[in-house]
Amino acid sequence: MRSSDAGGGVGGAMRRLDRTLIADMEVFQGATAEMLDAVLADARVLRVERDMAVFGEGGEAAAFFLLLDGYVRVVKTTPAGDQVIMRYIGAGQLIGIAQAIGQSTYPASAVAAVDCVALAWPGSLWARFTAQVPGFSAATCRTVGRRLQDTQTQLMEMATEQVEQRVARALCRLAQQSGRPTDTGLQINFPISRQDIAEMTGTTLHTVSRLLAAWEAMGMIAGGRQRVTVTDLARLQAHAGKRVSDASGAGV
Amino acid sequence: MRSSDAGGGVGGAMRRLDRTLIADMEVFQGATAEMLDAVLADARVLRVERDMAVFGEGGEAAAFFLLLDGYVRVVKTTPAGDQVIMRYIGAGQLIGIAQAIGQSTYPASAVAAVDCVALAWPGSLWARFTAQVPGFSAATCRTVGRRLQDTQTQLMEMATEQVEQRVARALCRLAQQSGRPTDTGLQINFPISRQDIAEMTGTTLHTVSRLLAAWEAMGMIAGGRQRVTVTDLARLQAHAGKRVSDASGAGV
DNA sequence: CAAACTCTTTGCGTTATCGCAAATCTGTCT
DNA sequence: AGACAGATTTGCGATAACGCAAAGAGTTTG
Repeated sequence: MRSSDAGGGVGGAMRRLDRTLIADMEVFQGATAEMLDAVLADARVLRVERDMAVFGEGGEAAAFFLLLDGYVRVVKTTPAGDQVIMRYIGAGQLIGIAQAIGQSTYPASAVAAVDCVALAWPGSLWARFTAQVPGFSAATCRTVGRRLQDTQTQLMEMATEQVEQRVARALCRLAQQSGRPTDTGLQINFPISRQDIAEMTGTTLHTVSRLLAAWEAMGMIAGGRQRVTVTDLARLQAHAGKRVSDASGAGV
Repeated sequence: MRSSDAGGGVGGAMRRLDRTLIADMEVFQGATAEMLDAVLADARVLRVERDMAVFGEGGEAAAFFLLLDGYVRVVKTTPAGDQVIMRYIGAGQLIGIAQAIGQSTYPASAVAAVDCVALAWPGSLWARFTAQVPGFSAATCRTVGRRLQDTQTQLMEMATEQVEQRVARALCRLAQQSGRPTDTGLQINFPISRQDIAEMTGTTLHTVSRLLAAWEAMGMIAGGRQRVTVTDLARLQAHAGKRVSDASGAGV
């Protein structure tokens, strides 16, 4: 069980932050230059080391964050102690937005998959942003909505597909969303263990290991310690789609 | 495969709608009496028969709805044709709010579990509501956020729990959320088949049938054709929590 | 009121996947 | 460099759950 304290990072530099850090973000499209500066003036720079928590499930939602660099995994833990990785989030996204959904505690933990840099705002400022920045609320609503859709899709797959398909699909998604092109294929841009993949797909590291080994033998992926490179995305996607009994579904 | 056409219902009465229909809703808390009347003036009353779709997955999001009476199930269909029930929604909730999340098509279908009554607004009005009704956007964001949290919890359970626990938990939720108290216990307030329960929990109707039969023999539930009454909620909850190997989890 | 459906129950063989155990491999720290 | 800790691989027995099949109940329809 990987662990850490929440809010581990240390406050950052006093140097004035550059407006362009946030000017392109969907949620700040309605903001004037002055607003952006005001927003940044209230932000604190947070550095979070790999495997440290940005915030912890159940903890009081004292702040919300914008991930500037790195990747975090969003994790929930069952009463029995099993961890489930809900998603990976990359730079440019808001995280810990419990306030947006009217929650006073974080519904999940966020753990740095690599060393990360984030901006942090006190949760009390959420109301101000919502009131003062035109479109802020609507834009975060869209963000939450996208995550809802993703989660619903995952739930559907978890409910109907077999482990092999789920794992193949997870790798395809990771490769497409956060794959760094190399000469051999798309390499997932952060360290990810077999255990992590298992916790994403609702299976065990043993089963994941066996599947990856088989796929590596077939030349579809290249594995390493906490590394996965997808070398034949098309073929892997085919595995994600196949049913044991086959037969293609009817379109609607 | 249960089926139907989308938008089956027929336009409703011309009688002026009562403001109290929507005055208590969270999303309209910021609206004045005049706004409420204007909102209602644009609404169309829709009656949807049992097993008819309010809207269909993938269809153009031409309208959004407020369920006034009844229950709908929100369903997604896999490419292979398997249906998954994401949730049941009861009266007083908005459905089909694809606009809220910036989608032009519905990401899931909504099917009436019983005869339903709903208000329908053209999707184009979403922008107006957002702009004119204070707090509308923030409130819908909270609604979407709650659904996200529910879905994440379901995903976590689907990933880690066994079928028995998932089914027990689903029944507990349904009984608590939409249970009508009877002299024998909490009866789920709409017809629900073994197949439906299977589609909620990612299993087969056979397995559900076996489980319900066992629980009925133990006096925890009473079943019938498309009916389930939870007669011993506490004991059923215990089943939802138990691990085969047992051992209680550690707190955080 | 009986036919026709649909839903539910139940038996049984099959299998995907887990769970444990032990060996091997690969970075990291002293 | 050497040792250690964590990550991965792999074998094998156990089993939860599926899938098929067929029978039994409860509604709806003509």
